Amino acid sequence: MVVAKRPTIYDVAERAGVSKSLVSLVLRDSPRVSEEKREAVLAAVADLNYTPSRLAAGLAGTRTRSVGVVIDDFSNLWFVEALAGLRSELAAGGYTLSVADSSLNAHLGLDPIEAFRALRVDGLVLAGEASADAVTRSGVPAVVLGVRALSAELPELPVIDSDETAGGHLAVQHLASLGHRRIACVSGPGASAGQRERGYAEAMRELGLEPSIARAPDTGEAAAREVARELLAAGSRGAAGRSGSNPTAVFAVNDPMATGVIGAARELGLAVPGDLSVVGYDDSPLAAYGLVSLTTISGDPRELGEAAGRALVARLEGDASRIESRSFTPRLVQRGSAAEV
Amino acid sequence: MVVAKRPTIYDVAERAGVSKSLVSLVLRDSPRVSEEKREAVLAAVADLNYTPSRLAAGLAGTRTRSVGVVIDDFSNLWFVEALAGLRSELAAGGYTLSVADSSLNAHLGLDPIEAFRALRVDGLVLAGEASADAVTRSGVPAVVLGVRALSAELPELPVIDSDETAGGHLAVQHLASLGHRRIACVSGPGASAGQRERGYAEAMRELGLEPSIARAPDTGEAAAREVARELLAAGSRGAAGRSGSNPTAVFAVNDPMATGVIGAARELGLAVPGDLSVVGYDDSPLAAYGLVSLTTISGDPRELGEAAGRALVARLEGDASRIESRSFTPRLVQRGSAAEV
DNA sequence: TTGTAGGCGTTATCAG
DNA sequence: CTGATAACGCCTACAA
Repeated sequence: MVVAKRPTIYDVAERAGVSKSLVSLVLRDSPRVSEEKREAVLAAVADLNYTPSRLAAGLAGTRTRSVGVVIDDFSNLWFVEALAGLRSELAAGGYTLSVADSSLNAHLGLDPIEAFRALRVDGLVLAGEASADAVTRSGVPAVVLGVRALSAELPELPVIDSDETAGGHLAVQHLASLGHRRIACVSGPGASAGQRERGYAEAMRELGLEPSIARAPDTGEAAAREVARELLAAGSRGAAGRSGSNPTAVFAVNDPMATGVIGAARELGLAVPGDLSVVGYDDSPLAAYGLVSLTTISGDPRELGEAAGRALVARLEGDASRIESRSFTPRLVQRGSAAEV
Repeated sequence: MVVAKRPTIYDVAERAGVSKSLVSLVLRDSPRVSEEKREAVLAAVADLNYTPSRLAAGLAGTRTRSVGVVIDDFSNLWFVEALAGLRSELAAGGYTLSVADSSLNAHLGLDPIEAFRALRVDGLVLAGEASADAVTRSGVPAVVLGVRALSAELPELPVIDSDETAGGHLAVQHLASLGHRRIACVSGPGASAGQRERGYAEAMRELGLEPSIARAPDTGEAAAREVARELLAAGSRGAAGRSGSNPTAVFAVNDPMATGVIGAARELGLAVPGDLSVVGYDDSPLAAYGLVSLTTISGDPRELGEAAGRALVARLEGDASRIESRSFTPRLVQRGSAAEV
């Protein structure tokens, strides 16, 4: 095999017997080219195994048709779903997207915003921690997806998010409607947990009930299990005796934590949902497992991603009108972990 | 704020009172620049809020210092971990990486390999389905990470993977060492499942035991639960009566499936590990949950990612020696789902 | 160490 | 629809 140089647009033009300009037009499928020429060009492209250089195109053109997405944690399924929604909308708008995991890159000392700027992206989606300063300095159109904390620092950016406080309300209302009155909340650090926890507290007070919040040191299953063990055993006299002040239901701010609570309950010999009802948050795949069967709150991340994508595309396509921020209301997904008291 | 044009290397040079060449040298931190000049340049860069264009750099230079990673399924934690390992090694080599989800892009009709070629990446990591044809045509140095199936079509590429057949052996050996003899396997479609299943079958025969494989239509929790229900109830006379031909242990080819098996067991009133021992595969976070406490096989994806990264960097840095393929041996992670018979 | 010239592969513009 | 030509921002010699 000959180690030929990469074919360029010139080679394609020559082979197809047309001008370089025409090739460029065909590649960007302009409507004003004859079918005949178009096919000739396409054939030449195939023959030469030609792939246009996005580097050159980006350099020469007025934009790159690419957007950067800053994500916090790849291992969080929420982001993955949101990403899928984003991608589908951005693709529809003709944009390519590249992702950066902020926690990972921070570890490597590289600011993702800076990296995207070097790539000359046309737009930015902020779905993870990001230096507000870097964002404004970059001067690139951006939307915030999900992360409330960020929008506080960047009030001028549109925010697409899920109303997590409403989600907390939802959980409490469901539990209360099942007759529960001693409803505890197992929470943890972080903005999301905070919102959900706040919704819980508000809803409890509205119902005239006393909020009772147990905060774990992190938002993982193990930490929640630890905290729940204490919460559920408190005031009990032996394995079988629980005092009348123990909660009959708990709202955990995410599904792994809810699973931890169920685990603790089982350890203590409590049946779920017989002796204890549990509601989680996020509707992760885990929640649908037979072993867990978790009633939970779903925020539909994919829908959020799509909305963010549409918003950004509109902005990028020159729609000068200001993008509306938008907050989606989560819904309850009933499974088997919550029952009447 | 003035809407100034993006600063270029020329602007930086002028502001720092040096030549454009010198700026270029400083940016790529060449050793042959005086400390004085270097600082002047850096100051100018900061003043102007300058970020060099990777587009221009890539176009002008002989390489882009970027590599493309083709991934199958972002929601699979395995990839996430492998990606982290990859990134750390590639970053150490001065490479940037961009990822593409092959299933997602396929859905959009865009070949990820083609996309990477358009970006002029220097190398490729194949950790998901990819058109073998597109890969060879691209002529870009590549390594295969994990995906055995691919390496069959692209025998000339080095493969870094986990020996999943050995993993299957490991599971059986552990169970057998606990005294189990009727060990079933709950498997599913796909190359990985196939390897694990094969290891299981081989190990069983080596021990003089009869393999018994139940294949679910997909590799999810629900499908496994369904299959396990039948497997465990077969030959039983009522909920409590199991015949002597029922398995006392099962090896599931991944953790969600193992969780499904445990779920089915519980439904049938069987205690785990009292009445049934279960071993999973992958050591997903789920496996460590109190509710599950799964004994499982771990392949250490991060280690694989690092190895792949190192291999690719070596290749890219001109190390003409052929890269060795490498297969890592998984290990057993003991938790609470397997006990003596 | 610095400066200069040429080129990388496209897009954009405009006159044919 | 065609051709020609000028950017685009940087790298890579090579010469000073």
